[in-house]
Amino acid sequence: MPDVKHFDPEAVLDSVEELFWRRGVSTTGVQDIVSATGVNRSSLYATFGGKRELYLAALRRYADRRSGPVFRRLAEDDRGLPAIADFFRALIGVRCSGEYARWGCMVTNAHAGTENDDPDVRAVLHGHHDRLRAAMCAALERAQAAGVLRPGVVPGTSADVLALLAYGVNVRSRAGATPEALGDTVTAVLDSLANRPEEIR
Amino acid sequence: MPDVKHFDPEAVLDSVEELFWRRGVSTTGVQDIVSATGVNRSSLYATFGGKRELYLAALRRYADRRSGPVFRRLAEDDRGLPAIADFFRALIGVRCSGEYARWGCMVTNAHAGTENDDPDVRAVLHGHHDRLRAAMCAALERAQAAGVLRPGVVPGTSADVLALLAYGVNVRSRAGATPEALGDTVTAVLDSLANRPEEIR
DNA sequence: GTTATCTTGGAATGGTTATTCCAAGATAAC
DNA sequence: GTTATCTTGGAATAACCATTCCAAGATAAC
Repeated sequence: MPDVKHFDPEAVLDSVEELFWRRGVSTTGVQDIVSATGVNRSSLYATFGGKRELYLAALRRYADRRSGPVFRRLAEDDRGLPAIADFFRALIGVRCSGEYARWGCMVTNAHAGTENDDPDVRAVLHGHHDRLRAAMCAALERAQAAGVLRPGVVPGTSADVLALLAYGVNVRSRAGATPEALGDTVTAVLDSLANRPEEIR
Repeated sequence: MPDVKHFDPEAVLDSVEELFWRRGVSTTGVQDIVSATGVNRSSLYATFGGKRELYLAALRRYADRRSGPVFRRLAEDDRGLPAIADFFRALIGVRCSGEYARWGCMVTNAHAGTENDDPDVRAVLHGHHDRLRAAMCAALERAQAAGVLRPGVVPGTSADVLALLAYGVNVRSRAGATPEALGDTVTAVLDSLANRPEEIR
């Protein structure tokens, strides 16, 4: 007997994610979401809750659908160090081109903003970081097993280094750092991990 | 003939800096500043301009008075790598203790927030980054002159690595990273720069 | 003391915010 | 077709925002 929804919640979340991503949480109004999606306020509140829940859904969506596959690919890549190099190449490419350069990384932005005062947001950030670190660690362990890691390098510790480096890239790219400079920086760190740096590709 | 100001602008900026630092720019209202300082709205606007100018003054103050001396000390320290190790030890100590752990670094937060859409804010961030990088570079050049740097390490490139690492520390400390984990991470990077890692202290 | 000039307090302004409410519309089972 | 139940549109709410304005107060030169 009930009526059925007249819009696609997934499509709405697509727009919401982009809005919160590019404009931040406190500068994006519910009105902006109404205007961008064409969905009425009442429907938004009835379907998702409020602004807080919309942001949380958008952040989880961003982490799941954008970072998730990248992390999985990195963790499952057999090549080790070249996989990490590819990860950073792709990251820098995305962060330094087009409008993405101005928005930065939604997760890193949440880290540094007032968003992370919310325990639920913090839980998302925590999970995201754990997955990033685990993927780096897996790639480093493969590299170590292949014997290409410099003696004394501990995968777990270097995974932390590379994770922090990724946050640094995300932060600086928003301030206009060039892809060349960021690439050189990343290469320097990867070189310090490898037995024969020239083989990272 | 004119009347004289009934409050101390420097003391007001102290409060303003802390307010914007801990609560961010968009979640801090002019009313909050009026309440915290006891200074009337009209006086604030007449003395400083508006909210934007107040934030800019606070950010410049933060960069000048907090980061400035630390950078200068690092650049002038003759020891090289131990000076960098001290820099990070102090940074981690500050970022992981008390309420500073929740606020993070005002400059890094500005990097990742909507604040950096403002060209004047960006100029402050740019200057701050240049000074950080230059200080790191100076310390590395001293280390290289002393012959403690691993062959092949380029001071300029490693300065970029350490700067990004500092941003990473600032980002992750706000999410609850432990000082021990951050310390180990930093140590790993510094070890990779040194000829004889055990001598960094 | 008088006067010119600045500061100050507090109200007022005009806009925006997230959220709620309710009547009107749409749907699908009966 | 009728009816129960959900969705929808749009107005209404109430709080908050940065900023402006002006009369009242304070100051220091004369």
